[in-house]
Amino acid sequence: MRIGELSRRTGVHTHQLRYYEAQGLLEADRGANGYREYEENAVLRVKQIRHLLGAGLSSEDIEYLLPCALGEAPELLGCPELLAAMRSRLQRLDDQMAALAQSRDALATYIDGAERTGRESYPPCDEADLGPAPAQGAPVLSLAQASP
DNA sequence: TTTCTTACA
DNA sequence: TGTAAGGA
Repeated sequence: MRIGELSRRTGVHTHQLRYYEAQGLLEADRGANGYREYEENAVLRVKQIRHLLGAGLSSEDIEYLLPCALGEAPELLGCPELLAAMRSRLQRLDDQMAALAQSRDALATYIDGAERTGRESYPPCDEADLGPAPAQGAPVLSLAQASP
């Protein structure tokens, strides 16, 4: 099938499908016209990719573990080494969450204190000095970081 | 019409 | 990720 049909059957935009291919997650043959031709199993493959992305895994991680993926969910069986890598990343995620919670509390305390005094600084501080907010939607986990 | 690549926010 | 240009 071509990319349009795969898009319809998976609910994933063609742009994203090309992106998955560029990331090495999805294979496609090329017809004489240069159009991508997908195998029937690409439908399942795309659904697996969506699920794993939803779990916060990076493209790199997914490329690594897709061969272990079974079914749509997908189940990741028969990969003890993969399981170990994911456990270590889960641990790091917990650590990060703890650190974030600490930062959050400290910040909330500052805000609370500032609001309590009701006074303003002189000269007034520039909001722009705080810099841009961190990008949203960035992968939380990365296998690359897991193996030094 | 559909898909392609490339580029940009 | 989303959107767009310009061709085949």
